[in-house]
Amino acid sequence: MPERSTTDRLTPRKREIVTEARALLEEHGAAALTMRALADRLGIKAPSLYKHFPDKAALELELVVLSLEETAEALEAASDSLPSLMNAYRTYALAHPHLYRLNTERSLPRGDLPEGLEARAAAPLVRVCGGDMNAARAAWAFAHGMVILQLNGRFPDDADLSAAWETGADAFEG
Amino acid sequence: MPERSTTDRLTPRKREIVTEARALLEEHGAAALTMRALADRLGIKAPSLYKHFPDKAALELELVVLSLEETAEALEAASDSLPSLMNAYRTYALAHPHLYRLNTERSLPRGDLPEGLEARAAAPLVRVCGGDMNAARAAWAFAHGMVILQLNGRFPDDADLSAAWETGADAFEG
DNA sequence: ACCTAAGGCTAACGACGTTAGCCGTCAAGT
DNA sequence: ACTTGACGGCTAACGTCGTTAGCCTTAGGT
Repeated sequence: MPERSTTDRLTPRKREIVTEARALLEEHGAAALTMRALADRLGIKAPSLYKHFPDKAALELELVVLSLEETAEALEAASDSLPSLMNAYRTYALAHPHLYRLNTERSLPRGDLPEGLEARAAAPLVRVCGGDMNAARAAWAFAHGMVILQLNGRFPDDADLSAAWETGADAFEG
Repeated sequence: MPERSTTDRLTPRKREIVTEARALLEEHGAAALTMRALADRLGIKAPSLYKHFPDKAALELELVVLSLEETAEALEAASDSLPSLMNAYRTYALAHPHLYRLNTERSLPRGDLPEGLEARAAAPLVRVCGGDMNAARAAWAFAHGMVILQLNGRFPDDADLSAAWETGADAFEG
């Protein structure tokens, strides 16, 4: 059951704005996500956006919520094994690189997140680790590291990243 | 032997500028690293900086070079074991969070880096992994993930991160 | 004596996030 | 039926950012 809080807590107009913001971000990257560009896409002027969101950060927060929800869904849909979870994480992140980056680069505004969302996104991995938080955090760090280093072009072009993922997944299964 | 290319390839004035840029970055964060603020610190005006660097990116590139060199030194100084390397990596990164972030958030401008620097920074880990590049990349991803997730406040405040580091280091030693 | 290169300067531009203040529309309350 | 107020647009403008154009001074080399 999706339970997409974005659908509940936002007025229809706000949701439209977030939707366009997401499209702009995913299509053209973070630098293109500008109040003016977003307004243009909506056929309005930039200052009008402030009738709906107090500032750009509040808008981005909704994108983070969205990204967290979708990550949670992707992990919940994966089967209950570490490799399967890793694969789901990797797949989602690489399918939405800009959204993923936006989500992970800033620090988490926990106070402004829907109740329980962070825990929900973490749950599948924690469960697979049998409740061992150290193992879960280490595995998460590995997965995030693999994704973000690839997105940031840190690995050589000819690196076999699937093999590296497998090596990591194996290591954490021992 | 350090072999700090920054000392060679930059004129004295450029080195002064990079030094102040680094101080500004490390003391007040990326948002404070402004051409005007940097110029102020040097007692000149912002446009004068362009006599020395074509743009801000070129200046930041020197900071990336510096950070890579120091990382290489830190890793070379560590003893030849995976936990020791991880510890050195973690320690350096957390001691220079803003520099580390600047280094890792953008994509590596390989063409503009001093010859062999990237390989030099990678060498200690590759050696400890017995030349297994998949293991080296997986271990690096884990270490970077741990560092950056902490820097970005993604772990709960009460998380025992040293324990998670140990779990990860153990996993990769198997 | 001259030329050049190095390294400053001021003025200004365009893009950004954001604020102030105005105005039309329309549903609800009296 | 008239008013009110919320909603959601608008223009004009501000301050900050990176950056460019163009001018000036100074030190060295020929």
